[in-house]
Amino acid sequence: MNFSQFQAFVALAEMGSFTEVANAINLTQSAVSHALTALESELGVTLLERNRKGVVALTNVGQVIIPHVRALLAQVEAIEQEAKAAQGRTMGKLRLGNTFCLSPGLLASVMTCFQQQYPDVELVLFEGTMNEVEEWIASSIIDVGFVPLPATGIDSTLITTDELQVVLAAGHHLHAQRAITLDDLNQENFIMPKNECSFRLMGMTGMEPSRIKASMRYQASDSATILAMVREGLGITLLPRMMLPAKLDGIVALPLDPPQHIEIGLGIKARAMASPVAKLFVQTTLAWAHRQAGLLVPVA
Amino acid sequence: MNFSQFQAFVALAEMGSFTEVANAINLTQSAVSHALTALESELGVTLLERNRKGVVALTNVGQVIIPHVRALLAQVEAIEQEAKAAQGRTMGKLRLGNTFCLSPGLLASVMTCFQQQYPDVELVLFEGTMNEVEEWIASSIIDVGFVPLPATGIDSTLITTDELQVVLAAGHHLHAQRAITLDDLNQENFIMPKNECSFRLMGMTGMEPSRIKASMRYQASDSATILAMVREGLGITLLPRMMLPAKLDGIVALPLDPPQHIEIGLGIKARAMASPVAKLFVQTTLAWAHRQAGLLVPVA
DNA sequence: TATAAGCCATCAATATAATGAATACAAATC
DNA sequence: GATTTGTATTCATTATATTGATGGCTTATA
Repeated sequence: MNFSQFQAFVALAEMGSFTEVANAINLTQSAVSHALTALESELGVTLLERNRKGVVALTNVGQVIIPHVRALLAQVEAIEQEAKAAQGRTMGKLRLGNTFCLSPGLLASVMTCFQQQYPDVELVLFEGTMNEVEEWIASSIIDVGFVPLPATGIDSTLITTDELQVVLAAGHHLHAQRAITLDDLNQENFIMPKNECSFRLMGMTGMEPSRIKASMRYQASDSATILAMVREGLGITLLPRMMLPAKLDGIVALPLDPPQHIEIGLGIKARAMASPVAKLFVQTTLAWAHRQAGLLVPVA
Repeated sequence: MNFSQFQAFVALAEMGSFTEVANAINLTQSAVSHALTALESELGVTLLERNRKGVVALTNVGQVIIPHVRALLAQVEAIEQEAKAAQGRTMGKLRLGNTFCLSPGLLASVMTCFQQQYPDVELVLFEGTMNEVEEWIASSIIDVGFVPLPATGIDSTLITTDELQVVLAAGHHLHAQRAITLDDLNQENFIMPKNECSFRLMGMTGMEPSRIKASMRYQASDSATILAMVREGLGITLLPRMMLPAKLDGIVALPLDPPQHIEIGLGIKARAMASPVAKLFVQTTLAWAHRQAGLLVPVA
């Protein structure tokens, strides 16, 4: 039982190929094979189902064990980072999760800001749905990630708030209203993102689950596509204000009545046990948010 | 960087002697010395201040790093336990924390019950103040521990509730009252346990901090001593009902007005990442509490 | 079905790291 | 200043991890 064995195990679970993993962690294929065999025989269990072609799947035990292994490796990283930090050097790896539904500009801006301050940190970006990002944090697949609040089972820090907007074509019959009520929405067809954010966003309006399903007319993965469809009058959509372009061309964005606010936070598994770099990222993002407040990000 | 190096580091921090640690983990003194030197040189920092006589103290870096190391080793234990569990074998080590102020009978009873069910689990008991137990859980020094709720920064499970009682001599002028008010208490002198529990318990009555300090007449470390002093009329005390003997000889226990309930929980660092044995302990304790409910433990 | 390519497990050999035994060295104690 | 106690260091040994070569199995392709 040693670190490279654990590292190999996690990498195998992710990549599914011994040869590939071998290249990735600078070992020979033989070494990787040995490593996993040794780990399995020491633990007395099979961790990965495999055939002559590669890794097929995690066994049940493997599934149970892998979060612990990831947590272990995260602590190793934290230890190395603390040691570097004590020498005045801020470096290490940071796995950062983002959700499509959150402002792409927010992420880019924060990342730039962070990288300028800490150029020696290796930022690895993961993208997934809100639920995925939260799960990834809980299972140590990533170190920090943007999540809508409240987040359950992980620590989180409020970064900024946003407001849910109803977006519709400039010529839409509701376009002149000051705000959109639930009754208004119940008459409309929706064009929404392809992931579960849709249900969450639409749920915030107070619409019935059955109505939500029924009124979801189109789903697209890209927000620009969605807005284009809205512009064509194919339906309306719901988006956080930050997701909208600066110039609303052919579309209008209206608040809900009552208005719905979204809290965007930075999630981390356990603040106390986090790596120095992860803590710095939270701090930096928070500072960034404060600088931006009132500028880009209208706080409720 | 390997497990025995980390193990040696933690053991050295706890025991302070290379030779002693060597015996404890079945290595030679030389090996332990090598291990720490190697770890330090790989991390590029000094972890332990030491002289020719032994370990003097943790360095600053050492203090920062050691919680991460403990968390890491806890994950190793969890991995081993999961592997055993997958083979149907429940075994491993469980470090359990208890507080003096909580019923000694509770602990003993739960431990017996647990050991009967899982004889292959090595239970290691740690005793400390409430705050210590909570800190120990947070820094992975122990796996689970009894804590008063609400506990901050750790996961916890409600086990049982208790009621704070005012204990006074049978001949005390308040002995015939049905309940004791804050006004009553403000006239009295107190005999309390020697640890911080005292302040917490007395704080629950609503007394002013200054009044608490002023009225604390004697402090003793043993509850039997405290009760003996109360019996002698040297003062009154506050204790959870469970701490009192079954037969109240020469003393009376009265509720507060308003009554103050104490919630006793089992704390664990992070349920999701806990070892199988730790999870079982929580379950077992909870089941035990349910069986006892209404019998020994009057629930509010 | 033959052939080639890709991939993993195995074996033996080698490199590397962990450990042990002996010893030197420092500090405290008498 | 001798003795005890305990750590660091040196060197030899042992254990472990890693490699390189090989063979077997699978899949793809003709």
